[in-house]
Amino acid sequence: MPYSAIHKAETRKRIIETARILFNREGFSEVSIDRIMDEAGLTRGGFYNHFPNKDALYAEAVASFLNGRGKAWRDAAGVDPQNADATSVRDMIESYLSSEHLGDLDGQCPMIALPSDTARASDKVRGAYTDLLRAMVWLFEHNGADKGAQRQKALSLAATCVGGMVLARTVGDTALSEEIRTAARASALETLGL
Amino acid sequence: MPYSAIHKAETRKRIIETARILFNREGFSEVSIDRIMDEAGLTRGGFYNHFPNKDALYAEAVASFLNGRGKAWRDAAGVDPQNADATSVRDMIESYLSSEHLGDLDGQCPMIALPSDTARASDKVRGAYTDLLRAMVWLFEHNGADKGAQRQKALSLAATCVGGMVLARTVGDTALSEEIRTAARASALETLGL
DNA sequence: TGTACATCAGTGAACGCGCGTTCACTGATGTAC
DNA sequence: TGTACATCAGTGAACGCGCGTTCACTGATGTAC
Repeated sequence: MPYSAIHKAETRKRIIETARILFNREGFSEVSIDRIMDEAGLTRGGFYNHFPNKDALYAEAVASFLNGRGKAWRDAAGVDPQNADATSVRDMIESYLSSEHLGDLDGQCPMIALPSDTARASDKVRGAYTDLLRAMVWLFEHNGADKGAQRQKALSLAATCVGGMVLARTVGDTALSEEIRTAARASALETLGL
Repeated sequence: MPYSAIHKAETRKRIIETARILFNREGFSEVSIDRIMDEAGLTRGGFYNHFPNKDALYAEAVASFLNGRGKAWRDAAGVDPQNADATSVRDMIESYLSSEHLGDLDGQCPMIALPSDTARASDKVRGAYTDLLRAMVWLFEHNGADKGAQRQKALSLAATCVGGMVLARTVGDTALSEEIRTAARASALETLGL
C-alpha cells in the first residue's frame, strides 16, 4: 500500500474543489480537464485515476457546495430543525440574496451559476442540483416564522430567491442588477413574515 | 445588383431563427456554426457574409424571441399600454408558467433557456437578455390589477416567474418540476391580485 | 425580346487549435524482512 | 535500524475529432444594352 488512502482522498477532494470554483466561474463546457488538473497542481492523465469521466466530476462539484458556502444551510437547519427558530432562516436568506454573494463568483451557489449548464447535463448532475433545491425548500418549509408554511409558499420562495440572483447575475446593467436583488430579498422576507 | 436585397435579408433571418431554436435546445457553446448553417440549408463559409462572428449571432438570436412566442408580450402591452386591462397580463403569466411553455424547448423564452450561457457571454448578448427582462418588468409595472404597482413588486415577480421556470426546467424530478411551476404560477397571480 | 456582363451570396477546402480520453511509463511511498 | 521491493498515484506523449475562422472560388441573379 504505497501512499496512504488519505493521500488519494485528499487529492480527489482538491480536484473537486478546484473544479467547483472553475465551473462556477466559467461554466461546464468552458473549463477543460487540463485546466482543472493544472490548477490543482496535477497533470491531465491523472484525472482518470479519480473519475470515470468529466461528467462524473460535474455532479461531485455541484454537490460539494454544501461543504463550502452551503454549510450555512446546515446551520440554519439547526440541531433539531423542527424547533429551530426563524432567525437563522432570515440570516440565510439575507446571506443568499446579499451583494456579497452576488459578487462571489467562485463560492456562489451552483443553482445560480449553472442552471442552463445543469439542464443539459447528465441525470447525475441534475440529481445533485435537485438535492440542493430540495435542501433549500426544506428549510423554507420547516423554519419560517409561521411554522408549517404551505409547501407552495416554500417552493415559490425558492423560485424568487434563485430567480432573483440568476437575473441579477445575468443582466448587464449594474443598477438594474442591484434593484432586482434587493426587490427579491424584500419580497422573500415579507413572504416569510420575517 | 444580383440577388435582391430581400433575398439576403431572408437568408439572414433564417439563420437567426435556426440559431435561436438550436441555442434554446442545446446552449451557446454546444451548437456549432456548422450545425446552424447546415440546418438553415447553407454551408459554413457563408456565415461570415451575414455576421462578423458567432457572438454577434447570439445577441440576435436572444433578441429574436420577441418575434416568436414573445409576441404575446406585445399583445399584453396593448395598443395603449397605460390603459390596457389586467386580463392580458394574467393570460401572459399563465402562458409563461404553463406546462406547454415548460415543454417547448425550441420556442421557450431565452431567459429560461440560457441564463448561465448569457452571464458568460459578451455585453451585446447580455444587453439583449436585459431588454427581454425590462420588457417583462414593464408589463408587470403597468398592467397589474392594481395599476402603478410598486416597482419592487414587478421586479420580484419577474424573479419568481423566470426563477420558477428555470428551476422546473433544471430539476431532474418530473413531479417536483410540476410542483415548482404551479407554485410559482399561483404565487405570481396572487401577488398581482389577479 | 434576347444576350453579355458585373455583382456578390454562397461554397468548400484548409488553417491552427484545444478538447476528452488512452496508455505505457515512472518514481514516491509504506511494508516486509 | 536499514534495505529491497511491490504498489499505484501521478506523468506526459499521443489519438481522433470538431471547433471558429479564412479565403480563393463559383455560379445564380438583376441590369444594361
